[in-house]
Amino acid sequence: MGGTGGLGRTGLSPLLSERPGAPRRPASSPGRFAPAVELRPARATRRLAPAGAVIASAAMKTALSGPVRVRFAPSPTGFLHVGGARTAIYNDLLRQSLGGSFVLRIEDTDKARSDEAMTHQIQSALAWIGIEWDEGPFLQSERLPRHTERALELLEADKAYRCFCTTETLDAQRAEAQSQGLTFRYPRTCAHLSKTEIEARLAAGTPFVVRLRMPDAPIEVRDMVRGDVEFPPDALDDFILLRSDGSPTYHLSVVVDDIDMAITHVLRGDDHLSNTPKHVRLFEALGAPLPAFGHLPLILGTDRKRLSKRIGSTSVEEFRNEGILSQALYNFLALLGWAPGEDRELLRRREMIALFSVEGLNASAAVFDREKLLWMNSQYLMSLPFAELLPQLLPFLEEAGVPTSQPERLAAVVDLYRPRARTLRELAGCFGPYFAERLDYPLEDCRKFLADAELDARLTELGRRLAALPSFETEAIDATVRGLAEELGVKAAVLIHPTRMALTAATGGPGLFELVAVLGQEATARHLASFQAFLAANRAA
RNA sequence: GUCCCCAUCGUCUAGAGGCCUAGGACGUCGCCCUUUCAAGGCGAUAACACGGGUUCGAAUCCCGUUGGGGACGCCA
Repeated sequence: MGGTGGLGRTGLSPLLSERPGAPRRPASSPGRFAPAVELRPARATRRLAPAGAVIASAAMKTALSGPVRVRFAPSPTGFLHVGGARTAIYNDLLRQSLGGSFVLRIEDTDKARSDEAMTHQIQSALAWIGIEWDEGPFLQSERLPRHTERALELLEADKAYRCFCTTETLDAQRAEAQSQGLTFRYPRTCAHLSKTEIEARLAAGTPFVVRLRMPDAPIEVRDMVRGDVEFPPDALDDFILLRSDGSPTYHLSVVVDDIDMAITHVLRGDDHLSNTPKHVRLFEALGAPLPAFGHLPLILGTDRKRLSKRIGSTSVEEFRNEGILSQALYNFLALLGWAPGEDRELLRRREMIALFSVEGLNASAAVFDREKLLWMNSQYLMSLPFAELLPQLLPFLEEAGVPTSQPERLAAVVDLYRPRARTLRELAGCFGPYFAERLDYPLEDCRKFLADAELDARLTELGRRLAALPSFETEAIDATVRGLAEELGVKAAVLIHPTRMALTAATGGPGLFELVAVLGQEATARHLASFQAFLAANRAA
């Protein structure tokens, strides 16, 4: 089974059967990327060079001497994860602070796990959080012929070789190695087959993969966040470049794309650190200069395990839905593993760009603290200008059925509740009294008012005086309420609390006078009346 | 198991040999402000994982131990 049989040969045989030295077919479309999906960030400045030409030449000569080129390369296998978002943010910060371009590449070569909808989803999440990419999105799946082409070059140059070993053989060897407590390493069975042996097997139609020849020397990786890391040779085996069906593997695709796209800085997740020596060797074999690598520690859940859905939200999408502001999420994620210095915590993207440096990146994993994110969100909720807040608040208002046609009124209510809400969803939930015809009063919280025999008369008198006010301003309302309390010989609070309940159906909330001013004369009278009706109805019962 | 990475308050972090009696922030607790709830102000709580070195001097450098994480595929 596995690895054997005829189907394996379809993809490769025409190309690979050629003799070394035989003239190669011209490149199908090297270094040429067609943006695959049209969705772009709102500000779609198109700085994209007319594809192939610029990028290809940059790759050959000046990959590392020119401007910074970073990339973010997610697999479209799910929603954008906060870990991925944080990687994207650091790439964003790096390229903005140094000047350069951000390339978005979708690594969708695993068709089984990839979902086209997710490609859109990832883009919309990135755009929402405020990351603009300059080039792409490029679909890696569309560049497969190019990857294959580069692998064939390596084969011809004898930097790679054909391996005819079956998966059964390899599985057995792997099991054997592990039982002995060793890292499995391909034993290079096929590394030195003679020309005649190879031709005999090709003639017999034996399926094969293409493997890269790895050096027997250790490989040192210079990492921007870890420093120098050395990998001993026995940890590095001759890994596969082309599968037996001729398709390129991940490592090949990544490196070829990074070369063709002239990527200068590879900032990616920690889980790729152990892949990096392979990539380093591939860059060398392909004659390309090395980009600067940096491996970011991953984000942990409160259980100190890799962040998982069991603990709570993990995708950008979920936080957006909960009412987290994009500015707050960006800020929070950026600070998870990086400190701008001077004990600064609340800072906007512009400020972070000015302060960013890779040296400040932390090497240790960070636990995602939901409480702190909520705190940070509330800070943004309090300080963001209304105009900046509104676009993100709107969907929540609509969901809550709040009419949005009077922006000044919305702004007034927002100001009332800014310091009292932690999320946009909570904030939107505070709009009811200001737009609803009538309110639902919580019976439990109203018991104390039901017991107050004098309340009804007092509210009636208060309502009369408020309705008579020529100017419905905070000070006038203040004077009215306090004045009445004094006349009645009671503390202002005796009037204030039931009135707040009457007008907002809540025991807590903004200062009564401010609240009444925003509510307006008409709604104040209406709510007061319906509260009195509510009291009467429940007293009777 | 093998290889690699990591290690300061519960959490995010500052700290590049003397400035550390270890700083800031979230959280928690208290007080103040106050018509309530928040917000805000003030204060408290709480950490250099352990053991060896190096040094006049170590949170900072080296080694080991322990703990945590990652990688070990014809997945990406």
